[in-house]
Amino acid sequence: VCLPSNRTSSGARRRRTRCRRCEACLRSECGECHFCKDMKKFGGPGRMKQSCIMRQCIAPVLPHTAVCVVCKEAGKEDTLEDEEDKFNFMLMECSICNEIVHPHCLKMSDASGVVNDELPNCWECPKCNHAGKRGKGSTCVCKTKSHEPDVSSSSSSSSSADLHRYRRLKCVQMERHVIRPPPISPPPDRLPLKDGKTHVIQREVWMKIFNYLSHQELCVCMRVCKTWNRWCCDKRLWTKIDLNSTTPLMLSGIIRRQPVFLDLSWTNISKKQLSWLINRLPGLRVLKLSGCSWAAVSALCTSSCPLLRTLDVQWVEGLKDAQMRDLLSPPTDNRPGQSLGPQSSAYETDLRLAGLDITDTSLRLICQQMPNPSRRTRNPGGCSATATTWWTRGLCNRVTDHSLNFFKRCGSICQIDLRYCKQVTKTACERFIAEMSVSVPFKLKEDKLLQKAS
DNA sequence: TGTAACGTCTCT
DNA sequence: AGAGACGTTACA
Ligand SMILES: [Zn+2]
Ligand SMILES: [Zn+2]
Ligand SMILES: [Zn+2]
Ligand SMILES: [Zn+2]
Repeated sequence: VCLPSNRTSSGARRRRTRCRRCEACLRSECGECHFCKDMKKFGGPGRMKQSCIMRQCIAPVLPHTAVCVVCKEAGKEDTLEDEEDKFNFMLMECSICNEIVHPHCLKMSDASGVVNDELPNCWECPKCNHAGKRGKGSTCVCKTKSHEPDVSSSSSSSSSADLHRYRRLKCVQMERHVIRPPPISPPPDRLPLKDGKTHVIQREVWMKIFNYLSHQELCVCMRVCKTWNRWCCDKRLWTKIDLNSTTPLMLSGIIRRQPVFLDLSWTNISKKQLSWLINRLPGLRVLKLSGCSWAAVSALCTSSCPLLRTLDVQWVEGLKDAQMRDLLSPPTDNRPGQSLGPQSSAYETDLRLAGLDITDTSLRLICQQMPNPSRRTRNPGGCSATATTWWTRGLCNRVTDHSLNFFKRCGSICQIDLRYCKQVTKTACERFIAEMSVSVPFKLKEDKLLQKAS
């Protein structure tokens, strides 16, 4: 009997399993939810056999034993550096036909798969996407579900039911991102010339030269030829992206480059554009939104950004205490997910709040949500125990001495910048230092600039 | 092995 | 459509 390798011995499709890293996975069982009450350990009959609702994984992963149906090998993204290579050699499970493949192994250069952002390693494979023959571009998956092609209803059920369950959990209108067909080859090492020969300079040398160019100059180079276009798209050249105005075309350009540092300060970006971006930049660590509208910044209330470490919301018009509460609380629509507050997985956090019309109320909320030191020992990323949380603030006229009381309970805090908070006194800062001296010694680096003394 | 719980089937 | 049941998988 010859079974496809992406099925188990009994022919069932491969199950996903919890990621063990997300906020939900790291929680312990609540003991109170419907499924906990069913568990034998909580005195139930144990018939339902479901995960605690509080622990339902945000991003279930393919099992370690999963392999590509074509080449029978596992995912190889960890061994690759380039973002495109990573994608081509990671395992992708089709939500319609359930096949698990390396996109590279499909070799369908003319068709494109549609990546599903809701689950890791999930897409509609080029075959199924082609068979579906739906219009491309943004489509609400919730709405299109009812007229999905009936590929295999009689033979074997597809995973769109895995997905449906998951969507119920995470029911947010998700746009889908059509990706380019996987490139056939890695970027060429040499520049082909007209006479059939190649240029003497190798790619890595060119890359060193490109490194000296501004982004504007790189854009000019990208128009020179296919090879330069490919080379100039290298993510190493685009780790930091600055924009002073945003257009839809630029947004897709940002996605292709997957920056970790994104500066959208003082731009006219809209809420829709920002959430579109955040949903597609899982690796984003630094996000600068100073001078943007609260309408735009509020996109952060509904999108999670797991690796974000620095958030700059200085001078965001309309960001007051109530808005800060929304920003710090988990998404309101029952979706599991991380808020952008400091309780996210980030262990070094830099939050810039200057110029906001916030009061002590916001600071109390922020301090409440700071990771407390005892919880940090569970850090899944293996981040060292000395990792610190770093706060910078300033120029909030309505913040008073009272806020310093909240900071006393945040053992992980590293720096508090109150220099421009007119209502905060030097005396209060000195009292803060004195009271903290037993547990966490602080010093005054400048007037009203508190810094951990270690 | 044992424990957790995924995916799907059945019943309402 | 939704809830419950359960065989079977994932993983230690
Ligand atoms: Zn529970
Ligand atoms: Zn998880
Ligand atoms: Zn393969
Ligand atoms: Zn498929």
